[in-house]
Amino acid sequence: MSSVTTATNTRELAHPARDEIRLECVLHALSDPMRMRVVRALATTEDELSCSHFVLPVTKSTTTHHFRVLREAGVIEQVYRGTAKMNGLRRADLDALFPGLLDNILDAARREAGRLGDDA
Amino acid sequence: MSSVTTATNTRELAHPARDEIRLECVLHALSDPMRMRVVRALATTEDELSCSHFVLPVTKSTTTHHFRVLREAGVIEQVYRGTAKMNGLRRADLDALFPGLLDNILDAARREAGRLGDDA
DNA sequence: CCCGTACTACGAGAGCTATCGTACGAAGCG
DNA sequence: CGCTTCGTACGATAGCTCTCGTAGTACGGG
Repeated sequence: MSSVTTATNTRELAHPARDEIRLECVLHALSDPMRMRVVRALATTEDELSCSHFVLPVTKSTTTHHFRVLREAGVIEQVYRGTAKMNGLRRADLDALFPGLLDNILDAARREAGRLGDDA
Repeated sequence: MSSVTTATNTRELAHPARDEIRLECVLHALSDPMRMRVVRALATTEDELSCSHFVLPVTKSTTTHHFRVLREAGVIEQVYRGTAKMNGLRRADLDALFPGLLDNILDAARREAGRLGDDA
């Protein structure tokens, strides 16, 4: 009972607090196709998804970079769970700051994907 | 009645057609503080505003650059009227492609401005 | 026809960004 | 203890972007 902290706390990741999230950073984070893809995938489920769950047409180091941009913008939350790093949308924070914005952007992305004949 | 075209058509500006507008370009265009400022000002009125109406803390050539980014992303429409260049939001096109998105982002920007104690 | 106003074009520089490859650290499994 | 899997750190590079200054074009007024 001294300092164990449940074994999933070993590596901590820096996240912006809710009131440190900036609209411009969020929009910038979502203005990249790879990152939009990640966010759209995260939005389809309640579960957290591991980084390796995503198959992006870039290398792993580039993927790491994109996840960091999303985390530092306040769009996603990341926690280590064993060797995996789980990712989840920060819905509650984003909805509190910008009501409806996330869903609206996701809807816009869905429309555009449909319009351009993309799958997903 | 042959080829006059009403004297305001001399210098034509390239705009993307409605279905050439890309969500990612729109988000990117709005992820810059200067450009967000311009769009927020345009949203407050029905009128078109001249470039010189905006007082931004950058030089005029930089201002020109930002207006071009907004135009090429499909966010604004620009027409020459005499020596002035008038700017208007492409509300109809954006609403058709991404219903509610523009208003939602503008609302988010307003909230953030309030939260951070900005004026406007 | 000259001048002022409004905006542009071009060149340049500083800084960011997306991408990669290689090498490394952390957790779990046998 | 090794091996594997997952993700990171670091360095490098090409390209974009925000910014500026200077020089130039278009339009309208006297």
